Amino acid sequence: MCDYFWKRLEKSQGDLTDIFQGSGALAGSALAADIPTTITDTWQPSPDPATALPLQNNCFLDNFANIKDPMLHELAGTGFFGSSEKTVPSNNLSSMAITVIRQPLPLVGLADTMKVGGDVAISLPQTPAVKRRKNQARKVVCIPAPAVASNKPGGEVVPSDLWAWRKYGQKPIKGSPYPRGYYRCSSSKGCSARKQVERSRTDPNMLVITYTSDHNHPWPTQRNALAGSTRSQSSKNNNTNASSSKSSSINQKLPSESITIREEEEEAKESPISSSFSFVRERKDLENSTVVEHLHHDFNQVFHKSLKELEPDDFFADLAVLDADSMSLDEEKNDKKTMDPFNMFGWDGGYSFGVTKRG
DNA sequence: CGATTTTGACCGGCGC
DNA sequence: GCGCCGGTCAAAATCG
Repeated sequence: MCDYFWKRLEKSQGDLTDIFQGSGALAGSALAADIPTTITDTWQPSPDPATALPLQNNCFLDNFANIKDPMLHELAGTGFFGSSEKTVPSNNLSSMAITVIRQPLPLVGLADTMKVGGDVAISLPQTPAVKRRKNQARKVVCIPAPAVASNKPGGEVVPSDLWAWRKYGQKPIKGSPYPRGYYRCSSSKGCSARKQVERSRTDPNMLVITYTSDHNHPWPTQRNALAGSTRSQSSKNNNTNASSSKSSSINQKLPSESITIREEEEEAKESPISSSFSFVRERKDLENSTVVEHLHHDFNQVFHKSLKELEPDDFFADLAVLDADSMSLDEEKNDKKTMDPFNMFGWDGGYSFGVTKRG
């Protein structure tokens, strides 16, 4: 029954498999900063239980199999995209908004962005219209940006993934008010994996992470995984944030506006889980192009929970609980944070991007 | 002291 | 060929 989903995608863009492999058709990564401006096809499973799709969980997983980034695999492996064997109740998936967005891109023409759960977008190169700068495969992931960075021009708070990244450069990008940071994998010497992190020029709330090359080594161990991607944020914010000695995290509350929007959107959903996944709000801006607003609180929750190695069966159920927690008072959050050993990883319920130096 | 970030310089691809 | 621009290098600074 996943076929329904993929057929819908194929209908609008052709061979999905090739696209998902990130065949390197993207030209300059600057294009990745362009948040989609035209939505040509939006798909949401029917909210009607009678017609809801009994999707196989591995439907998602299989099609993300070629995306090796830990951020995505972490999600997949813990149930964000569905576990490999279990079946997610249809009412859960029925709330996942999956949006295929066709975005005009310089040099390469069109590319598609697939939004999963409303919070993660993967740019899908579509047509290698023009020669690209380098024959490098690129995978572009759009994630909600921590709000802290928006108040900190010139500095980005980069969500840490399971790899250890070392920043080796930063450049201002023409046409974008936000600089692009260049990171290479520091987990292993000789690893050619790189990523570029920049804030979307059209939607500052989104971070565009472009992965280039693959890691030539297995995932870091749990210990290594705790080695954060960047240090600057932690060290600089250590001065103003009370934090522990070995690790620090920038804990930021959700913008109240996000919560407001969330509540507005929630009334259209049947379950708390629904609200966890489908907060993509679309609006028309002045130029009549569509801007997708992402509410990212739950995305972080997903990551946070995934790190707790949830049983796939419990994943969504637990998310529902978290969702309720997220609506609770901040004091409760703080207490929970204090108790949570994974807080050091930085994926707490709020915006919390812990950075830990390897030792 | 080692790891990491910062930042200006350098290099190469690309368009004109 | 020239200049722009993105990506990388590398030395200095910073941090734990």
